[in-house]
Amino acid sequence: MPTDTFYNLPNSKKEKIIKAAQKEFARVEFEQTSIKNIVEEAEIARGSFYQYFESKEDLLKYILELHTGDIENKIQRILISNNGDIFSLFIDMYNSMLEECTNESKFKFFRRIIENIKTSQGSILESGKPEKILEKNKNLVNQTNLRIKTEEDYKTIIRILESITIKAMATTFQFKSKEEAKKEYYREIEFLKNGILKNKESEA
Amino acid sequence: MPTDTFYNLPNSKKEKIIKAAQKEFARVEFEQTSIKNIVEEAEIARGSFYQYFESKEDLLKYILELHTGDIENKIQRILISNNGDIFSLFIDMYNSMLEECTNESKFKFFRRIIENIKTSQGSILESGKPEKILEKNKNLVNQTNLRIKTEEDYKTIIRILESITIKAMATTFQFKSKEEAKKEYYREIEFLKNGILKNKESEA
DNA sequence: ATATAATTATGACACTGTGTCATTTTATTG
DNA sequence: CAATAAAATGACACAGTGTCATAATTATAT
Repeated sequence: MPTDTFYNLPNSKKEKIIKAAQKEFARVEFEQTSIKNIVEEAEIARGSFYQYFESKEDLLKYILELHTGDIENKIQRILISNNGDIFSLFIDMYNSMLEECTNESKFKFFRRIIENIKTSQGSILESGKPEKILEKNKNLVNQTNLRIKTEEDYKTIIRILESITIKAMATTFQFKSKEEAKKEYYREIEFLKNGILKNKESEA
Repeated sequence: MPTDTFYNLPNSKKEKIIKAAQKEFARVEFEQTSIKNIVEEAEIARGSFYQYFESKEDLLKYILELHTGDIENKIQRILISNNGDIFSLFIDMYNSMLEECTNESKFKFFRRIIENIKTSQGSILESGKPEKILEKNKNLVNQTNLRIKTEEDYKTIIRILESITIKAMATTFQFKSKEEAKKEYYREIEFLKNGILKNKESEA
């Protein structure tokens, strides 16, 4: 969260800072970015930065929120329009991430952010994790056609979908074409839906 | 790869350096570790470090190899003993990772490493990725009971299993008990085997 | 044994980036 | 137009980096 001082800044100055930061965050992974580069690019004094933001993390969080908006709200809307289909939800999220990358610089920025999400998801985005949001909004999800037997199964399903989707987002940036990447993701979702093993029911 | 100079060092000195490095790598995530701390703990001169290793990355790679050994070989052995069952393979890998954490310091070290694997898997471990090894050793995998239709399906299955397993390893460290974590992982594998949707075959 | 060469060890050095803070500049208000 | 509050500034002390000339050690040849 930036300080009031930052919010009070004239828009042009705010935008200049945001643009400089995005450029820096797109350049290298988070740990390698430097505040020095940001303040130089934005043409503000070093001390001013600390008057606007607590830290580099603070700034990144702010910029991410600028892009993602209210994720919970978005998820709710998608779920309602999809009749609670959880697979469509994740596919929609995946696609809307791709659509966010409208120009070269946004593409680079998102690429850097998503590729560097840690397996453990410790830090940033924590509160906006699909897992937590979907736990809260369980009632919006149509569970009748899901293989849910125990209390824990719902959570497990969300975790699987989340892992695969985030991973797919990251690898999308490495594919030659977006189309190929999409196909791969859809293939993965199909396996999740129907299972990797043949003859599922005949075992029973 | 350390230099010959390093390999020629008396074992006690080598061990002291490795121990110091492990401690530092366990302390904070890779980007935050400092060579300064390592050389101080190991009681060697700063310059000496650079005579032994090219960089911090170099050192970490070396230490990881010390722990993991030849992964390809391991995978081959497991596959043969499991009659090519790909699910058992991943479960075995998961469990053997857990078993590696015999004491507190190893636990901390592994935790740090695994939690900080990037979604995109860019850097370290690249060559030892299960995906690549299993592509090479396709013939050892029993594919008869897998729902493989097209050429790409095999790769997709491996990717899914790999994502879920790595993610499970990472979250294992956050669970209260190892037993609970294992149960969650097994539940995930069951979903992958049989699918999240009910009535798979009846659709056809 | 000892001169010579090769290997290994050392820490001072120049550099880059960090967060702070006393001071200056600009804006607001009575 | 003071007086006061808010915002901007960059010098400063720190911490860590990789290098390199020099010193210490070890190996080799005579």
